[in-house]
Amino acid sequence: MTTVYDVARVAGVSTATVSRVIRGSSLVSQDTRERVLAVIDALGFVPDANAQGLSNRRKNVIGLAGLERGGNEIDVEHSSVLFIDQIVHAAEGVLRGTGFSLLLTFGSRGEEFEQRLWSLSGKVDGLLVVEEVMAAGELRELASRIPLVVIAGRRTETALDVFVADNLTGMNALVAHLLGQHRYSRLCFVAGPKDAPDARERQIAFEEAVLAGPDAVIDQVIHGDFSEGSGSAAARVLLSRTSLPEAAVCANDQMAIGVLRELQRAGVRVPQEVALTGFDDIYPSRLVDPQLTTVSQPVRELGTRAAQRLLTRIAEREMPASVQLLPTTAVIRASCGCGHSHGDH
Amino acid sequence: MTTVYDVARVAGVSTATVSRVIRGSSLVSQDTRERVLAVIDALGFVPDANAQGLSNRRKNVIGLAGLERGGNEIDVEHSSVLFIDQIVHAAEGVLRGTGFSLLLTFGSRGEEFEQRLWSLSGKVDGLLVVEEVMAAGELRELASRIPLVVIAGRRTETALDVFVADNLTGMNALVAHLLGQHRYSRLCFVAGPKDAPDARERQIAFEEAVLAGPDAVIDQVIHGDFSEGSGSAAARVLLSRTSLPEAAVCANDQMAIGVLRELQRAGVRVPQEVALTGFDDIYPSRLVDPQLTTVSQPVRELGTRAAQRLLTRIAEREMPASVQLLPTTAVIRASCGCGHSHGDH
DNA sequence: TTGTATGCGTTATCAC
DNA sequence: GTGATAACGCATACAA
Repeated sequence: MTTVYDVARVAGVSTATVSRVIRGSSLVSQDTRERVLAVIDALGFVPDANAQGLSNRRKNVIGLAGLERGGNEIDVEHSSVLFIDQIVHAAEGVLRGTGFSLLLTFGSRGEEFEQRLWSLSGKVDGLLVVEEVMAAGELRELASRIPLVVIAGRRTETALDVFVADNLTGMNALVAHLLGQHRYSRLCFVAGPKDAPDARERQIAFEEAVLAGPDAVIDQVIHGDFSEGSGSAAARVLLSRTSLPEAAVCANDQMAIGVLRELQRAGVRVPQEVALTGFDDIYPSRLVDPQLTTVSQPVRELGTRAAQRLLTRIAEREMPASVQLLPTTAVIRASCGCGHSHGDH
Repeated sequence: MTTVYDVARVAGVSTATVSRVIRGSSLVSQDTRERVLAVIDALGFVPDANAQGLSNRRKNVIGLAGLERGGNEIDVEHSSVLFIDQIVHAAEGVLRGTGFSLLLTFGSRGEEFEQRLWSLSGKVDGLLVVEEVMAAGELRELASRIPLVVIAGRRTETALDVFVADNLTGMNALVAHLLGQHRYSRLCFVAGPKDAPDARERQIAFEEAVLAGPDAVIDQVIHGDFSEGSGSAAARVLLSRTSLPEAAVCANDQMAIGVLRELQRAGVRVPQEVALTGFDDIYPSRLVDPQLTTVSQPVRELGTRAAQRLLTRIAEREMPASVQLLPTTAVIRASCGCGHSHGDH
């Protein structure tokens, strides 16, 4: 591997000059610059980032750690991939042009993953953490060592920078629509995993919104794990009852799609017999028939804002931490009973 | 930031011993090990990866570079995201546990991106390149500097390791099905961007398969850019003709979905009036109504195999390069005219 | 404008 | 078993 020493020797200058040329310093005469540049090109020299980083005390890398739910490939493809992938693209977009690169790690909660994140902190200047990858205490400890910003974490966090979608606004609007517009009064809720903060918040928001309504009642709460399969399972629970609820509100789109498919398999028409809603507004929610009424989360915005925040925190470590709530919005389509999709021949 | 020196001083040993403990060397007595470990824990010491890498001449990072098509957010979300994201997850899965991390960069072909990749080569031990991010010649030059494996690149490449899906097998099976099973004879093709090798191969495979059929003819070829929007545009071209083709074969699922939605918007029934097929078997292809008949590409397999290959090439630089074709397979669902989807009440 | 010398935090090669 | 000490490749303070 060729180094600055090689370049310096061949170009007949010192390593300091080579370094200056690399960094684009203006304290180099025009023709030595050109000479050095020519040698760099001829030798195919690329500066070693480790050595640069060691000298600069800066790695120009930020890490992104996220959850990878489910063990097998199918699950991975269908569950939380979309959310984290959008975050990845958003973060990469912010970093691009700043000279920083994005280092990825996925895993599932546990000792091993925690270890991995901890040692990852030696490879990066800052960490973007997506969802609750570890206990709040551990996370704060990690954050005391390295700049860290959390995406979709606990909104109750006080010591860390957190960017969260505000489940409340969208869920309120959605329930208001179901109760006000459609006059549904017996609603059921398909909840997410109990250890996911979003799942909890959506459930609470749902329950409060329904209770605040005139005379609506919560028919049943079924717990899933955010996967399409668990949505299907929830639907089977519904189908085994003597009567269906008027509407099934799901804590995310994947489960809603699972519910939809299972109901349709059983010959139950949506939304005629059961209205259905999701949460997240993932791409497929527009493709199912009927199109899914859901709540849109500002996912890319979360990623973008979090990445920007991390960069400024790296530059200015002592900034006070804060929690940023970005509003979600109801997206009314057909599955709640509004209009008709093209599929209703 | 605490260093080995700090740990050594506090623990009353030399930095060499600290290093041995970190690396888990067996040449350390039990109780010094424990003492050092305790200090490491107390001080929250994490070894600096740059310094390690500099000393080891190894970065334990591999880079992944891919194309980010389209400028705006919508496009990014809907076009090629799925493919590259699956590759990312697959590669990360292979790397996990090997001690390597994944460094991501996206961009679109051009001088700037090429520059970025070149300097990226100073940060990693090897490079995973997804699709044709730059001219073949440039890529080979880069590969001469650093271990490099291409995913979904030119199958005609001879100097580089390439992993490609074999578009031929799946397209042949698909066309054979359309001609043999359904007896369609007037087919149209919605092609992808001309600069994408996959797009070219699929088109050629299609044309050859049709010409090889008994008396089928290619009605029209319309060029899109792999986006859903370009599929809609293609459908409008079709709708403006005096008569529709019997079947529209699309070079990918996104475009097929665009075609489908536009046809249905115009009141044309699929597959009754026009049969439709896609390519890739992305998740949404199962959600549209009718479900899309398509060709499945072994995406994760590509990512996994490529990552493994890169690791072995890093260990053994002089291995001869080779092109690996992984077969694609036809996935027969409803949009070609087979059976009926649940939506056909 | 250019060169010299030193530090950056680890690992590894020696001695002890 | 353990400890000095020399790399590793680059950047920069200081000299010239």
